[in-house]
Amino acid sequence: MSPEDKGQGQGDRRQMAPKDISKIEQNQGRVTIRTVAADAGVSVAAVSKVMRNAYGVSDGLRGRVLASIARLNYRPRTAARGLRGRTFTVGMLVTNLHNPFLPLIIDGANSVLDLSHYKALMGVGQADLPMETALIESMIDHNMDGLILIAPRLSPDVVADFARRIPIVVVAHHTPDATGYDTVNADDVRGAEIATEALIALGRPGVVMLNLSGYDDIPESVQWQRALGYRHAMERAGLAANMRLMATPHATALTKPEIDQMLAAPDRPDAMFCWSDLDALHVLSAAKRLGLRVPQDLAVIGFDNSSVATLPQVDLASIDQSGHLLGLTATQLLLERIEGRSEARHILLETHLVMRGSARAG
Amino acid sequence: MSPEDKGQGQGDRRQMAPKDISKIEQNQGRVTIRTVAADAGVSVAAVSKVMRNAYGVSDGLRGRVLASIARLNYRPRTAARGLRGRTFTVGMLVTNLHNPFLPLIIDGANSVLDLSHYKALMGVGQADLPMETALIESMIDHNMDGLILIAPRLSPDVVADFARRIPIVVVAHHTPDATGYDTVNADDVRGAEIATEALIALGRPGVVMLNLSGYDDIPESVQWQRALGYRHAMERAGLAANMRLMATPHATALTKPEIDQMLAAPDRPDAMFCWSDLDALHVLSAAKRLGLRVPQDLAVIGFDNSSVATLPQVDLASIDQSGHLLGLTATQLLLERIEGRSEARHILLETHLVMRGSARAG
DNA sequence: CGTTATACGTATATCGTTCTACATTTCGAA
DNA sequence: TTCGAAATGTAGAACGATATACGTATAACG
Repeated sequence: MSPEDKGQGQGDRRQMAPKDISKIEQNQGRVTIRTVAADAGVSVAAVSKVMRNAYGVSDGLRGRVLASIARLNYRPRTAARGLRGRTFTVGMLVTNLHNPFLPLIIDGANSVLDLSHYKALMGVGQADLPMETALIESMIDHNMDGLILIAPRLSPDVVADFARRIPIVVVAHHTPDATGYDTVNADDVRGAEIATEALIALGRPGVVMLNLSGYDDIPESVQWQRALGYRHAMERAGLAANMRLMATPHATALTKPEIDQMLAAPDRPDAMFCWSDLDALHVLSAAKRLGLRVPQDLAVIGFDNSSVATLPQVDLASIDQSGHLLGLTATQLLLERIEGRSEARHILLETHLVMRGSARAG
Repeated sequence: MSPEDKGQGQGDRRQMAPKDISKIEQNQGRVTIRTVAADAGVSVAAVSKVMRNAYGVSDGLRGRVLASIARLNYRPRTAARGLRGRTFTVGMLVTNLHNPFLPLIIDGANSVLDLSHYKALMGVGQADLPMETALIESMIDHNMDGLILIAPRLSPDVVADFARRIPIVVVAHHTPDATGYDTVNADDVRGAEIATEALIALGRPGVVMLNLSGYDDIPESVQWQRALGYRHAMERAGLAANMRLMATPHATALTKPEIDQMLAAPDRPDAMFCWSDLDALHVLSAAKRLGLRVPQDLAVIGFDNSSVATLPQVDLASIDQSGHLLGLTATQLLLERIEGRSEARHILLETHLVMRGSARAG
């Protein structure tokens, strides 16, 4: 009963109507490239050439085609386009949107894309690895021209794997030796050093670092890098014995009993360096609850210099990094890569301390 | 550009080689539907049927095809798919990402999509009308199956226009009479009433509303609706004469001299209702700068009940609306619409006050 | 003035799917 | 048996663009 051994069923020669006209009629209304071609009295290929501004188009022809395009309000369908050529779309994968720092990166990226004819479409990975993978696959299936990954959970080799299929630039992912894709990062190590040094300079030998858990054991993660900077600074100051790292899951979780507990203990820290402003906020809250004065009893420095840090109620010293610049740079790199560059580039941007009340001397 | 990867001079033999094999060879490695078909020993159509789980597939065939799909790790290309059928992708257009409320909507949407085989891709409109339009066009060109627009600047008739081309659900856009698309909104009028009433009940006859400028004169906007609620409440309390609306552009702008000025004036308000928590934050900052006690000298209520409002340093009373629910509902509606529903539905979700220190009695 | 090179246009194969219109088999009932 | 309906599978035309290969005017050159 094997059905496969029977020869071709031999479809009868069903011949179609002359296709030139019928094609245009049948999809009622929708303007396609052949509608334009018919309207301008030229070939489909000619219209395509104009669209891509390819070689071999006279001014006259271009003019007529552009006129028809404008008159008919023609827009090429990205889906069809992607089947053979570019889609002029780049995908951005972002882990989550709740950290106010990420939108800055996105704005930076858009500021570059706005000047090009590319558009960005974003996916939210929810800090979930399978979801991240699925989204990247989906973006590839959409035939996007390139991808910007922002702080992905993906391991470097998985990224490298994807990078063989599509141009990729990664932001907030420290893999300075990767050859298949580009990276753009703030100098997280140096930033953490600066913060820690500043706290030590305040005469606080008991600086504790509050880090993000769950990904802090991966060297390429931002968290790991910041912890590294903290360690460096402590060691250089001869305070290696005092090093103490505390890691908690995302700070948006409402209550932080561990923080309270730590700050209420007899060996409580006299200063804290927090991996993000959001977490620093929770530390400040806990301090307030426990009656600790900031900065006298507890000095605090955060990271990102986000807008909450600048509020008078908060007045949080913080390490500044430019999200806008990160996004902008990443996008420029991606466009270069789409244009054909293949050597990897890895860019490190400076960070610096913005001093505020939470860590002021005196 | 790299001419070697698919150029292959042999491409243009006018009559082509037996296509079965050659087709599979030429696109280096990439697994397509015909790779699967060949591997499973069935027709391309059969594989397609299995993918779409269409009618007319035996268990045996389905099994073989699924096995091949798994073995080859086949994924249908969305771009090609979109040319004829669904892309299983919905587009989300969001004005900007800086308001911490919007991510909640997005999460809500994703929570529904995660259960389906749809994926969301987002565009950021930057609160810019031409950009919004361009993004929607782009999403249509990507053959997306439907669109969720979050607080678009677009006028209702433009939205209606787009809705003729693609299923649309709009969030935070009050057009209860629209017939071509669905809307999901928080009850902004009632929310504003509740806030204003609460402030009045505190014995503050001089409640001023701080609104977002630039779009507040459009009835379908959230801002207009909230202003309406404020007016209602003031009028009902017989305080029509005291009504005073102040409108400023986005609160993320750092300094707010107008706010300082208003709070320093002899006829300063004794209570303020702010259209968003972010703006309320700036009011609280100004109050602190000016030495006004909150809530004794100035009571404040915000809108959104965002996470900043809950911080002890801030302790801001706020009108709660569930962003998650908004996003979730919108997505459900969109999926229904994609499945064929054509009557419009317009949903209004409840809001309520979360009382905190900034507006506590006593 | 013939030859070429070049600029300009066109015809059409192709990208990877979907889906309609068959072709073939199976099966139960007459 | 015989026959039709139901079930299963296949062929191949779309979908709407890109891009290659190839004509054909036109300009340039000797």
